[in-house]
Amino acid sequence: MANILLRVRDYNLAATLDSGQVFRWHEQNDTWNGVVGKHFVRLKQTPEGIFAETASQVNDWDWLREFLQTKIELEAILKTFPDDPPMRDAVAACSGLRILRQDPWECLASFILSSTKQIVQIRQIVSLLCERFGERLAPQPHIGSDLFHSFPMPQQIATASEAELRACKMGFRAPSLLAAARRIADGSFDLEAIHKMDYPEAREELMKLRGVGGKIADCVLLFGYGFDSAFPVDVWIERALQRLYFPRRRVSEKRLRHFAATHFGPHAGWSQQYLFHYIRTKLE
DNA sequence: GTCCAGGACCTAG
DNA sequence: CTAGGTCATGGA
Repeated sequence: MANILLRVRDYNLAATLDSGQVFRWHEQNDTWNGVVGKHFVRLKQTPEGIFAETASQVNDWDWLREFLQTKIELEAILKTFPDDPPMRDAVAACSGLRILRQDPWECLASFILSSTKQIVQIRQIVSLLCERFGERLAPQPHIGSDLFHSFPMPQQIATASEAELRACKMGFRAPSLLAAARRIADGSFDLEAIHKMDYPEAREELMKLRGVGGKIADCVLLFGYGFDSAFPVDVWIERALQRLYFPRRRVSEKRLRHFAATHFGPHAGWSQQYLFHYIRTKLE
């Protein structure tokens, strides 16, 4: 058992963990339960910051600071957002929303499974995947069984059959996940190398994987590698941009992506996350 | 029963 | 370059 108080301000833990970046966090009595690496973690927002507890002994908490990105100064990022009505509304509605820094493989695998799935269903698929292929962690009473397991490594998925993966309800995404896991496990695809590339090259590289197009590549680059300029355009964002910025005329997806790349600045990915969470929770 | 979901990919025009 | 069909599964 170990615990720590991470002193941060302008950090909305609930919005951050529930904004479609991660799929394994569950809220229970204002406490968020999840798994980071091989650590089961409980997080609670307090006036002083974020209080964290783990089941196992912990001496160095850098892995958690890294995941939560507690050293980021949010104000400096918000200042780079365009000053227009939709952006002002989104920031006001989701104050304290952050971008996390996930393990690249977990992020890649999760978003390969995300295509044309609702977030609740992505959670379900990822939960089954972890339960059946992840490493068993120390038992935690009162917690859903999926949180007894770490996210499976590429090697653990690479040895599975397509049928076993389909049994996790991932449908046509199974061959893509299997192919990615095998290429990473056998070394023919290097997730570490992405760190050293610039954004266009990194995006192109990820898109070489089957089942990874521009949108999924952008999610992985933003949530897993910290490429802040990556701007994932899914059906929600596409509709939102169309409606909030071009209400009169219909704009092609191509031009919409060009607009996003030029209008939102160096931290476009953050502004995208504010818009995404805003339209999914506050609008409608 | 119908529509749609944090898409990608392939084909035809 | 754009439009349309296909893939699997389940929530709304």
